Amino acid sequence: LQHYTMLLSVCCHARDIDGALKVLTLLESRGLKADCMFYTTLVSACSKAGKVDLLFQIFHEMELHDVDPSVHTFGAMIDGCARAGQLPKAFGAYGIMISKNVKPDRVIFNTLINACSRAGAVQRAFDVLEDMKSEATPVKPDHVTYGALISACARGGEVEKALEVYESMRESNVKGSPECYTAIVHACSQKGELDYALTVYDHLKQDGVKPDEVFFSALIDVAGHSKDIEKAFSILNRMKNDGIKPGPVVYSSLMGVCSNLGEWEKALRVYEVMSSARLRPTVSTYNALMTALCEAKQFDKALSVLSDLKGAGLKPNQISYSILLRACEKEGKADQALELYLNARVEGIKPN
RNA sequence: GAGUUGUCCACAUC
Repeated sequence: LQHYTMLLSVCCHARDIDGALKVLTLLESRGLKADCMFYTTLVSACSKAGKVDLLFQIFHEMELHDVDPSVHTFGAMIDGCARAGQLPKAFGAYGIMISKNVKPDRVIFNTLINACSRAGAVQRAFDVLEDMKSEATPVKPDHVTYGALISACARGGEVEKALEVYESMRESNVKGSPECYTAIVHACSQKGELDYALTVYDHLKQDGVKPDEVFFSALIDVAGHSKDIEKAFSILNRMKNDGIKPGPVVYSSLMGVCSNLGEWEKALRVYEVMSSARLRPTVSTYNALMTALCEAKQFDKALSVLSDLKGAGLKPNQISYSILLRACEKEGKADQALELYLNARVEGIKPN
C-alpha cells in the first residue's frame, strides 16, 4: 500500500487524474485495500481538476468498500464542489458529513466560507461565520477565516464590508497572514485607493507580518489602477528596503501595469531588467508584454516575444494566442492568424 | 502520504 500511495502522490502532483485512477485499479487488482488517506488524496485530485462527478463516484466507492471518510475527505469534497461553482453540492456534502456524525472543524467552516465566496454569496459566507461561532464548542475564526471573508467581500464588490472584516481581524488576537493583507490591498484596487493600500503596508509591518512577493505584487497592481506608474516602479525599491528580492511575481505585475497603461517601451525595459537579473519570466509575464506590444501595433515584436517564450522552454497558453489572434483581427492579418491558430492546435491548445 | 484564504496577463459576461 505504501508503494501505491507513493505512486498516487506522483500522479496527483503531476495533475494526472487518469494515472491516479489507474493506481487505484492496480492496487485493487493486487487484492490490496485503499485506506482513507488514499481515497482522500484521490478526492483532492478530482477537486483540483474540477471533476465533481468523479469525486462523488470515488466517495461512493469508498463507502462500498467500508472505508469511513474522515473530516479531511469531506473537506476535499466540499472544496471540489466549490471550485466547480456548485455551491448547493458543497453544502450537500457538508450535510452528508453531519449525518455521519463527523464533527466539522475550523478547516471545514473555512472551506464553506470560501465556497460561498466563489459563488458570490457574501451574506451566506457570514452566515457560516455565525454557525461556527455557535457550535456546541464554538470554533474561533483564524487567519484563514479572515482571509476568506475579506476575499469574499472583495469579490462581491463590497469593499466597505471587506474593510470592516479587516479591522476586526486587526482588533482580534488573530495574527493575519500575508494573504489577508494582500486580499485587502486587492480590494483597494477596485477603488483605486492607493493611499489606503500603502497604509495597509504600514499595518502589516506594525503587526509583525513578513510581506511576501505576492503582497508587493498586489500593491503594484493598485498603483497601476491609480495610473501611477512611477509609484508602481517605486514599490520595487520598498521591497528591496525590506530585504526582499523582486522576483518573477512582482515583475509580472509590473509588466501588466505597463501594458494596461500603454507603456510598451517601459514593458520592454522591464523585460530586459528581468533577463539581466536572470529571472525567468512566467507565461503571464510574456502575455502582458505581448499585449502591450500588440496594442502599440508592434506586432512583429510581439511575435518575437512568442518565440522567446518558446525558446525559454515555456508553453504558450490560450491567453497567449488570444492576444495575438486579436491583434491579427484588428490589423487584418488573416494569413498570420490562421497560421497562429494552426500552431496553437498543434500545440494542443483548445480554442474556447 | 490527505482537506481551507491572497496578486498579474487575452477574451467573454455584467
